[in-house]
Amino acid sequence: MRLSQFFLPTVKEEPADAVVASHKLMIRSGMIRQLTSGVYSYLPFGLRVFRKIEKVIREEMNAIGGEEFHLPALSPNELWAQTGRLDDYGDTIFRIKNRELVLAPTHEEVFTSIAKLNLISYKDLPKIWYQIQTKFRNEARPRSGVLRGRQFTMKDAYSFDSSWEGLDISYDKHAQAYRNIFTRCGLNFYVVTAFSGAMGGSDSEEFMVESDAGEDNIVVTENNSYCSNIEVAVSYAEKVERKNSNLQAEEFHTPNIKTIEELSKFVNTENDWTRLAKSRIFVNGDSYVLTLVCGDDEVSETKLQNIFGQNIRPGHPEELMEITGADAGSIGPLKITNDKITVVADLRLEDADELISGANKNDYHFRNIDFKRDVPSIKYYDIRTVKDGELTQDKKDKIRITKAIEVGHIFKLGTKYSEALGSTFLDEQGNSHPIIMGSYGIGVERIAAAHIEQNHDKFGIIWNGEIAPFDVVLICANTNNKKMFKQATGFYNKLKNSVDILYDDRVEVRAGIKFNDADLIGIPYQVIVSEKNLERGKIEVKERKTGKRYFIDSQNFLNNFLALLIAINVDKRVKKDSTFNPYEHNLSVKPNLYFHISSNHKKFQIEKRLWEILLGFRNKYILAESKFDEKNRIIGIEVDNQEILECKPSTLKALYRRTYHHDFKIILPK
RNA sequence: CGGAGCGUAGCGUAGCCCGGUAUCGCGCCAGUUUUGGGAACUGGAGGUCGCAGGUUCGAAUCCUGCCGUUCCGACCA
Repeated sequence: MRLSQFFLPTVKEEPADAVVASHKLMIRSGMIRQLTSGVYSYLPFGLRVFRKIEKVIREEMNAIGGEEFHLPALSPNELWAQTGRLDDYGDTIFRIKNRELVLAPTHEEVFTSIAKLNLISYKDLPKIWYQIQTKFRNEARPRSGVLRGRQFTMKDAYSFDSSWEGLDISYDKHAQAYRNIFTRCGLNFYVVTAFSGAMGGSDSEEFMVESDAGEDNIVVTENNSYCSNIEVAVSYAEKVERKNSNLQAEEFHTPNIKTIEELSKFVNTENDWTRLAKSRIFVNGDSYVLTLVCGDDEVSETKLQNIFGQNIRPGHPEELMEITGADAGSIGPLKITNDKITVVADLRLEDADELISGANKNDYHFRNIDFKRDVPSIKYYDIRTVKDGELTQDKKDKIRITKAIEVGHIFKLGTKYSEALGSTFLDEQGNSHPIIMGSYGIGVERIAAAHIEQNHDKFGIIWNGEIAPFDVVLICANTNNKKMFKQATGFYNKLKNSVDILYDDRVEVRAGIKFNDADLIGIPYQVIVSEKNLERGKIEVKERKTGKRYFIDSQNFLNNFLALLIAINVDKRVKKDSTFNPYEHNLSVKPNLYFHISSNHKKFQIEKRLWEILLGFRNKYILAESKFDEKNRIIGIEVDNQEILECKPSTLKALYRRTYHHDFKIILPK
């Protein structure tokens, strides 16, 4: 692509409305422009990135047997009423004013309605159906550019199975496909267990990219032994010790004491708040739930939803007096007169005694509360939110809480939608059952935004993985120099057959602007043709990520350059149908991933672990070779001549398959 | 939906408190000189100051309403 004919409106100054780095850089690099709040126009440069992401998604979805659809964004209100989601979604769903239609925020209903008519026998199952399509959600507060928009592109997939075991298989396929997708997109991500109650499902995992721009909080450990959304995370938390002193509970005056901190000072327990049982009132339809957690803990509303259902909500301050007889700060588990209140406490407080809590009378508390003795009807659940630095449940690792961007989410839905819409199949005995479903989503623009959040510097974006809009930008420093212009144009005409290349042939644009634009738009490799280089018979190649410059002889530049690309980046950037054959060249630079694989093993299955480890090395210069035992079976892989990663043959085979999928070329031993 | 801010040329802004027909930078157009890290000089184009109403001899500026937009919170497969 010639830049002189490519619409790339870069901007030098920071846009005033943008706060997060990805939003600023998407505007500055000419990827997007805002049309109205939460709605963005995609310009050619941005569209290239989104299309590349979609390509990766399509390949991985097709690889697990997915079939691509394209469903309407408009759908009838009635369909949504059948599953109850017209009301559940509330204001988040866009409604058409002059027809009984909505703009779909997701497509469980529409896909299921197709399944209902066509997937009618166990022989029709299983199926994986997906689409990449525009979704509409009337977000109350769009923010951070495309990270939370009212219109966005989503890959949504749905699995249809005849058994729960089948659902597990479909789900696991997606779990692996998603790992492949985000890895190929150049993201560092966590796979966390997630809340699934709202979708009516059981298992659920989210794919999270760590970033300060994220809206979720996740809990991870150093070695990824435990990864969870904070909404459902658990940790090791010491129980409050039972003292068995059998002191009588007694009311005492606590004038103007509203918070745990004030209470701790008042009763001289400033260093230990654990026996100050903190009460909160939640409204659950017609009834109420009084929760108790240690004073230094917070109750998790998501955990309450898991226990009591999705509609539970915190009581409004003005409701509390009517429900309990006291305002916030004086509520407690004793002397409850309202029989609609259920009392629950966190597991840390199980059978605890000598507790202090509110008296359900303003400015009064009780001390020496013994849950076992005084609140016999109390129920215990895990309802606390974990805290940074706590130990995991097995006490082996320390947890860290960090912000993250949700780029993907996979669900085991079960039969909620198939039952609601009557989508059933006949089994081998002729009995009818609802189809068992899964639902799997990926945010396309979010991948790009998350990638930029993780890969940028003060000069601009640094694309890596397979989503770079171009592989190479060729810069002709000065088009007024006819000889130079001619040479650069010649390189362009030949290179465009082998790599995705953007040719900065703009006339009357100074070199400095071209260099700065190239850094801003973040294309991985810059090829610079200039007078300075021409005099020395060299062409300059700059690696955007490292700033490292290579100087290549101009006589045999094309082949040498492609060889360099292969050497510094594995050959995935060189197109498969390129006329250039990398193996005819002696590479003078050590490759960063180069390994031998035995071809003896025919059967293999994917094992993710080694792949993840190897990908951790992908930006380093490493040499990896497989190790064999005495029977010439692969037992491991050696990296940089020192680190041996043990693995099974099947793992290496999987690696082979994955690299094949990546357009890497495995070099087989001769 | 609660709280706060902003709306002036394509972009970024000054002016507003204290009323007198709009500042500066970038960009854009023409010309000359430059040409490896966002050039210099000269000349030029471009603005119903978000919209509507009000106060006033006079409103970007003061008042009222509305709209848009951003941030914090609430909310959120």
